[in-house]
Amino acid sequence: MEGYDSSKYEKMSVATDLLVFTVEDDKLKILLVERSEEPFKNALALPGVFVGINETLDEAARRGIKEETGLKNIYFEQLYTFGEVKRDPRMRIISVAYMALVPLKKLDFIAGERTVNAALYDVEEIISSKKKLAFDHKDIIKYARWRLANKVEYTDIAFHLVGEEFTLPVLQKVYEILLGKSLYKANFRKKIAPMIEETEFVTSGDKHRPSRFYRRKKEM
Amino acid sequence: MEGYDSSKYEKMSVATDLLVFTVEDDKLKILLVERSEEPFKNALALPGVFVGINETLDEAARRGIKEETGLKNIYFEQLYTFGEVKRDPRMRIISVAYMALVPLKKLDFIAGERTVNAALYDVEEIISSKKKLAFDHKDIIKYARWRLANKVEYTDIAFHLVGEEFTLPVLQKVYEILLGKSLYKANFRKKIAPMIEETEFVTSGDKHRPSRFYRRKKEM
DNA sequence: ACAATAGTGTCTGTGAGACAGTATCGA
DNA sequence: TCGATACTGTCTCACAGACACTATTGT
Repeated sequence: MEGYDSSKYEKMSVATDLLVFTVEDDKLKILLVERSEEPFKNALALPGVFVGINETLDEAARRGIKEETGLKNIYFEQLYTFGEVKRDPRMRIISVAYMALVPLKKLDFIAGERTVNAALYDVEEIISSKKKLAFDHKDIIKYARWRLANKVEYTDIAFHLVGEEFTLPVLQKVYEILLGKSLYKANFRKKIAPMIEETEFVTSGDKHRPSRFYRRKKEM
Repeated sequence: MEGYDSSKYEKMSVATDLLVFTVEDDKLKILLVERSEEPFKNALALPGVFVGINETLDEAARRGIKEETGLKNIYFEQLYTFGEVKRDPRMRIISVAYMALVPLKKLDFIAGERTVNAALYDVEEIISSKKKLAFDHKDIIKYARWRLANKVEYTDIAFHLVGEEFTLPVLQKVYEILLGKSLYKANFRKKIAPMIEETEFVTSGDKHRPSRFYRRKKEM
């Protein structure tokens, strides 16, 4: 900042765009809204909020997630900041993208109480479809999709897409969806064994062997 | 953005803070400037520039790097965006941090022509020292340091800290500095063998066996 | 010959990949 | 008993870690 008079540089709007991911019907889904106004009227868009002058970026993201999903304590992280000049044809907006991961159960729980036009869309379909999304939102989704596939390999993010207690077949499916390939049961279980602990519960009602529920082991 | 009137949200200044890293004297160094004005007068700070209204974030970062180092074509990537409300006591500034990696040779080359108060500082010393840096810049450096250590394990960033042609002992040293631990020669060489190709040149003048120069293999 | 650093061969343990097998439910 | 899915044992192979060895320069 040395040598610059900040007043010579115009200020700009800063927003957070929110990428709320979940898994539904064995597919990775993302929460999108249909725009009711120009520009990009009727196109699908990421939900987003402007950052208040007395609000941190994380706070804005948390507020936006709360407004869109009703949920307060879900996992989210900053993804990337997009600053193309003409992202928004109306004016200069810097967009700090945040990625949130939430188990479907939690979204269902509140879905009934809300009357927004937000809905879940298949991420692969959105990405490969020719249909245009608002602004640069398709690029943002592509980038997030790529990051998810990467991070699942060396972090625990996948756990945020299942509930507190989960069976291993379900968790494996989440890994497979994020990675985009199928895994061998035995190997998968060996790999995550150190990260989980048994519960006393098992599934029931299925016409096959029950599956045990596990939970994440608290790290020491 | 649905349902929000952007005019209700105040605009803010957006800046890029630049973390220019290099390796000197077998230590990881970063380019810092001494502030000549309040706030934080005389404290060390990251160089930075405000983002122009018709300038993308990447362009602003590139411009800042050019201004500080004179260099145009060096590797850089967006690191993270910091948006605490009181980062800057004067006003609200969103800072998009960029990380640049440059071989010392290139910095030396232009150092003479310039008369800025920028200089290289030992990163570990800055991090562990009690001395305060301007704004939240120490936190930013800590985060970048952590990311570097991570990324060196699964990407090629280390190559950006050596020149076009380099010997393996030198490259290994860079890896060791970034990782913060020493490596076994033989293992290191096996690991990077697929990424490099021999040149016809070797070192000379040292009172021991010469070392061959390599260059990065162009990927197929 | 010696000091010093460059560079290699090879043993071992760990962990991912692949596959075949066993276990337990409902019907 | 059978269909279906849950779960396990074990072989193989690639690769990282560890270490000992050989190679080539200047003095």
